[in-house]
Amino acid sequence: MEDAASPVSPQEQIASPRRAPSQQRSRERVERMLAAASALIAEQGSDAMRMGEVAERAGVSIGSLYQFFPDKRAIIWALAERYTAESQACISAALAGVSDAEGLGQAFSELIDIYYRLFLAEPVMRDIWSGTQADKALRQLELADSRANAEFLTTVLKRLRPAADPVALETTALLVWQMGEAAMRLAISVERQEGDRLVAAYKRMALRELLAE
Amino acid sequence: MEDAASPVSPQEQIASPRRAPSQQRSRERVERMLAAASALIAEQGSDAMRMGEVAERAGVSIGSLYQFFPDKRAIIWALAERYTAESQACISAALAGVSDAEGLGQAFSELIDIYYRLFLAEPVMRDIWSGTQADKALRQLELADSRANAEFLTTVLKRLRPAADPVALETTALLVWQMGEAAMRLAISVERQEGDRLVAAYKRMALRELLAE
DNA sequence: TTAAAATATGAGTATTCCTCACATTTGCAA
DNA sequence: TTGCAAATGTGAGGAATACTCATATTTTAA
Repeated sequence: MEDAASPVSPQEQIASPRRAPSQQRSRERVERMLAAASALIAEQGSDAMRMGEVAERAGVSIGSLYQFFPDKRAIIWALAERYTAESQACISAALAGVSDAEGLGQAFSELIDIYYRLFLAEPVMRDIWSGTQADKALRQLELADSRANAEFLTTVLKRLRPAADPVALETTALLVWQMGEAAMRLAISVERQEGDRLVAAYKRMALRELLAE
Repeated sequence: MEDAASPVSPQEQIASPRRAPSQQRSRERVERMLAAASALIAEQGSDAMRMGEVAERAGVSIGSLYQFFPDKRAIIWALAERYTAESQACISAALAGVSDAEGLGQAFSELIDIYYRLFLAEPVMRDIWSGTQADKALRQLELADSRANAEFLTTVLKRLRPAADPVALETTALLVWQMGEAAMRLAISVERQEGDRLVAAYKRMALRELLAE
């Protein structure tokens, strides 16, 4: 029986630390918790990650874990947030200096290569983004991340094609970015050789779309 | 239907009925279980679907549920399998008669429209494919489905562009299809208007790729 | 020095998936 | 029809695991 007048906000709340660590000691422990979670996800996947195991490996009690993370998703979310912050900085830097079509082609191609290697090499990121869809907060984070990344692209596109419809450029950028992530998810789930072909084909398609018209 | 005929991988965890219903009575009950599961997924999502609730709504005991489905994923898998079978038949029919570029453009465009409407209208399918990534068996089913659908496209492409590299055509078809699903997932998670723009942009991109060269 | 705030603990609670020993129904051969 | 094995039905209970909370310890700051 659900309470119609529950105090919970209408939206799905974003998981945030139940209590921000303010002392040096607790900050270090939170780092250990995140490191332990990351390692366990790399080994077994986030679904198989057990809270008790995270606590044990971090050398803290289960209660301490819940002191700083309201629930299991919050730990995963915290890791995801770090990755998005890192990658956004990387993408922003790669696209910042682009001033012509050739430059965009070059920068975009390198960016995809970097991302692909990251997907192949980083099991934690792979797992988190794979499971993304099942979790509303993560889905929102991913969408926000996609929008942010697409915006870097949009900025470049508007510079290169000032006559084009801005809304159309935004749509294109978001779509191209989202498709890139889909292409890479597909690529890492098949044989390496086929994956490479898929990423190459995606690059060609995306560049044709970004540079054409 | 769930016999060795399906492209079952040599791996573990393909969920198959623990016991195939052989009597009319049990077949009807299994239908009720699937209907109940479908309704609950539509209402709350597959994650929130409780096995006890499925049994209750189907008017059977929890034991009966497990008589025919080895675990929770198996029910979701069974529903997913039905949807893929349906949609594959639909796609196959839509692309079967295509014999020229214009026909492909027409058929593909209509296909995307149908799929988009389906994604918008069918919460069960949406939920299942959203959560797909977290479940290996489902992920494999989705990949197999994508490959099957892409094969219909490949067949057409090979007919239209006999001089092209067959492997490249296969790659293109798989990529285009996978991107389409990504585009639609994105489209249904944003405002309707933006979603429509995204689907339209995808169509344009995909057709450019399919017909060009 | 000391009291309040922050942090740490882990046994216990709640929830949910799933099992299993036993009851009932159905198909079918005698 | 009758008998019986196979198929099907049942739900209390086992097992796993996310999460809580009363209590203990450490740190901060006056």
